[in-house]
Amino acid sequence: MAEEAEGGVPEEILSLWEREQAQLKARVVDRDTEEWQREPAFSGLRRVGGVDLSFVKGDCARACASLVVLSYPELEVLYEDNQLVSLSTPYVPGFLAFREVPFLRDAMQRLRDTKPSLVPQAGFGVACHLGILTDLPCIGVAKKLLQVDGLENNALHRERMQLLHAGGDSFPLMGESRTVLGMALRSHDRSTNPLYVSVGHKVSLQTAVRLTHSCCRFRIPEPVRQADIRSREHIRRTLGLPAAPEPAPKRSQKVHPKGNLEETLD
DNA sequence: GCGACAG
DNA sequence: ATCTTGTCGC
Repeated sequence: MAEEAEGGVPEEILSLWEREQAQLKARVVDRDTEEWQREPAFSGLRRVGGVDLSFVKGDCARACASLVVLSYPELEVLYEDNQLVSLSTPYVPGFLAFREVPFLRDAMQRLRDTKPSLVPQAGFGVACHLGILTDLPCIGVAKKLLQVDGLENNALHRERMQLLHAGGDSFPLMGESRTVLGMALRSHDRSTNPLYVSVGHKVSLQTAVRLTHSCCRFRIPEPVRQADIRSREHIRRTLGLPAAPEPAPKRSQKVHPKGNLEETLD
């Protein structure tokens, strides 16, 4: 039988993925390709997309894949597509896209088929993989540092985090290969934990960071946050479980209604 | 002493 | 990813 090294994935599949990744990497465009990306306030940008998968509690295979499209700069949901899917591939660090991207690509295709006018001009929530497959500008967004190419959440890293004082502050993630793999970004004034913005497709890292910041009402960029919320909600409604947890009317601090746009537009 | 590693 | 309440701070 085939030996299984990573997460129960046969070596044969793993080497297939490695080759596929190398081919995709060669096709990545890591610079700005759209006019609006050069604009100080991204004028011309009207729609941003977000993707996410939420998983069924006791199930390692079933999940809900969600694609949402938000208006920009209002960040209001214009479109959502939630699809219950069955995952065939286990999670392997470094190969996340092979597990999740097929369903997101399908969702994007459904959008192109049914409502082409709502196709987003930029996508959040996955790195370059989906960008290559859809030919759309995409940005990678993670809540935790992917420890690869020598990147480590060590003392030095945490020290640099301390130096991020205001929303929009960032520092580069330099791998051992002397390649900048992404940026740690303080996405909001009231958020200590940085966001990890990785090199995507058809957008420069600098623009990716600026755009991500401008889409953050909270720590997580609104497109991804809405995809996350709506994918979980879809699971709850579909596989009906306990009643909807009514969010107690907590006192809400004075939050800027439209994220960090003020700073961006200043 | 355990386990560290995007989701 | 998911299991989970209250609690601290603005």
